Amino acid sequence: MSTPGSGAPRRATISDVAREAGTGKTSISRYLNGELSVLSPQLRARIEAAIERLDYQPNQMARGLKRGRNRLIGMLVADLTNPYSVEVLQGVEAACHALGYMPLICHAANEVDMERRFLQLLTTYRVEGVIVNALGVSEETLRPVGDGGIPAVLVDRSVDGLVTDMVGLDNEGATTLATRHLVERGFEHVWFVVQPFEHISSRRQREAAFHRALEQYPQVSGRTVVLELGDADELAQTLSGLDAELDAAIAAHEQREGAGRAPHVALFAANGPVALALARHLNQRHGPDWQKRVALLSIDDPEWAELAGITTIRQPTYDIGYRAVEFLHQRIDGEQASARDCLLPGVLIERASTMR
Amino acid sequence: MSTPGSGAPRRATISDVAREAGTGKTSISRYLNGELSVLSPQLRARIEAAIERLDYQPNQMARGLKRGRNRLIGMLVADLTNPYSVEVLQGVEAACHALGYMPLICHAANEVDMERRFLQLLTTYRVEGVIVNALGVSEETLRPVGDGGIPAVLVDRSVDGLVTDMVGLDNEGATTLATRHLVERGFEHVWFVVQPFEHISSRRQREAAFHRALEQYPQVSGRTVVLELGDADELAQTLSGLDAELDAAIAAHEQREGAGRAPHVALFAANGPVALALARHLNQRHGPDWQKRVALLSIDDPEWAELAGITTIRQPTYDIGYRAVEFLHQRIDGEQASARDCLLPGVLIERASTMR
DNA sequence: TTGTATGCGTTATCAT
DNA sequence: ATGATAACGCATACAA
Repeated sequence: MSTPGSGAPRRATISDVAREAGTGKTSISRYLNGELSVLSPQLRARIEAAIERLDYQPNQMARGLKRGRNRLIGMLVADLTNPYSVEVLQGVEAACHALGYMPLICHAANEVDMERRFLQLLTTYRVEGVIVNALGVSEETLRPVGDGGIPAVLVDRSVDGLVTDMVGLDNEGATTLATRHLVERGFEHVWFVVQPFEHISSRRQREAAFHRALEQYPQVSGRTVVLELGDADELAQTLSGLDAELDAAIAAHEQREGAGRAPHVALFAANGPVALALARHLNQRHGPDWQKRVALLSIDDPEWAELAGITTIRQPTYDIGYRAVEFLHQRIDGEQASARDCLLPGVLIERASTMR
Repeated sequence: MSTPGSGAPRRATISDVAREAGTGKTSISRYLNGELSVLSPQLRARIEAAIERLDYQPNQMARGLKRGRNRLIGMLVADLTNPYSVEVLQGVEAACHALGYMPLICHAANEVDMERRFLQLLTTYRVEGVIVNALGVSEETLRPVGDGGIPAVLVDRSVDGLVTDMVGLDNEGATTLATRHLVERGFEHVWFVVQPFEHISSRRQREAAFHRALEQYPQVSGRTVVLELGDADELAQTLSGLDAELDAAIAAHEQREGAGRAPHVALFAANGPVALALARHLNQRHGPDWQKRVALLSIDDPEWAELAGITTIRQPTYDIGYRAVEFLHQRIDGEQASARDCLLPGVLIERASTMR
């Protein structure tokens, strides 16, 4: 019976290879770094053989220490539970692959201490840059990063007081697109549902854009509902209240107009997690036919959205991640331009929820 | 206007701190490693001040190089798109935090080359161990790992020819539990739907356990349906075929028994992604009332399951991740026991789908 | 074309 | 109690 243990019998080093090949470490190093033109064919062959025999693999840590850069970049994700984050990650990974970086993925799991801890950790590992999907509670946490610290690119949201590149959704455009869609489909009431703003810029922007967009349509009434997803009790309570108001609105409407065939109020979820919370609640309360009472539209297009048939604004998540790495790469390369914002457009996916 | 650049003005090193504090590097090192008892109070104070002034943070790479261990472990995830993986990850992260490791998360995105590449990368970064949720195409890919290589723990599935610890769901128990549930609820036909087995042990085990469990209930007929999720065309085709057979089964049943109030055939999805594919298809084909035609049960309990009202077997994902790190930690510490399997039980969550 | 020597930032060994 | 000094594994300036 075999016993897997820490049986790692010390990996071969460059010196070992040099000895095995009967040469100096320099030649090995040259071989590793592709300076082939400067090596005689026979030496090169001996080196190759030695590497093969010893199963040698250069130690990246040592390399990084020596050359002063380790090709590591940190990717700090606020919440991997959110499909949005995973999609962005895919773009990040692809770009890292293309540009020769290795991404260190850190997951803050919505905990501020985790965010701080990982940021700290990443700097002690001397990553060359970080991509941060920040909790954004305060710029204090992010001090080691950005201006004067290690290069950073923010994703999805900016942080007050932090001067860095940032790439994310064009919130203004996306929100306007969605709002106009709802108005055109004839909804008379639109309720914008969003998590507590805290310092998360994208939430603020979307909410502001929503009301700005509605100003053009005085016949439609809009309001904001804040939903705290973290606290189950508070969530349930808020949702109950919301439901009651919905009842009232529907009753009033039917009294005036008679029972309509389609809902006249729409819920506009600021992001996927909010939409899921709403859908779960409505489904539980009113059964699978809840969409006959109220329509649901969401920014973010998680996989279940198609199943549920809700209309969404899909974000260019992959591109967001990819661009973020490109920006970071430029900074690492010494680019000195002032902080840039890269806003990418969302696309509307219309589903049964808002079809009349 | 501020310009975030690679303005990182070279971080302070231990020598800088020594000079600033007017002492030798050794004392700084001692301070950093908590050998406080051996430092005079005044020297200690000077060191603290110097560190503060220079904002010094020890370079983990250099430390790792010197001591021969860097507290890094790799976590190779097959598919982050699968909520199962993210949940396992949470457990891994928690355990790493508790045990003082930093997890390097790598995402193979279901690509075998990625898996190989990341494994290679992890070894060159000299991680002390790896947790692998393998694609498992062949043990060849995983050669650098496990027996003789760096310590490894497999998650969810084992790989033929690879001798390592492994932790995952008790597939036998979970599948039996689910099967018995369906039988007790009176279903007469149960179709087990699973992705192509390839080398993924958990899929095989679940399928085998399903048929084994059904042997005890001769009145119920069971069969296996293989669903290739990767190829959209093939998927659509298979699903159409499945749907036609479903029609036939329902028609035959109604002819014998008259139109029933509840479905008499149940689909048993081997995991969450399969369940989602099935639900999407059925929903698209038959509308939100599809559950009146056929019941759906799934191993894995993704968030949308409650929304859709399908019965599931929830895996102890967090524990799986946590235990994996504990195992790895023991191996890293030199534990030599022979390869262990840790099988954790799943729990049945009954929802509308299978209630009569 | 090839090898020697030095140093990256840290810890460990040995003095003092 | 404190401090020189030699490694760790590698890359590079320089010498041969």
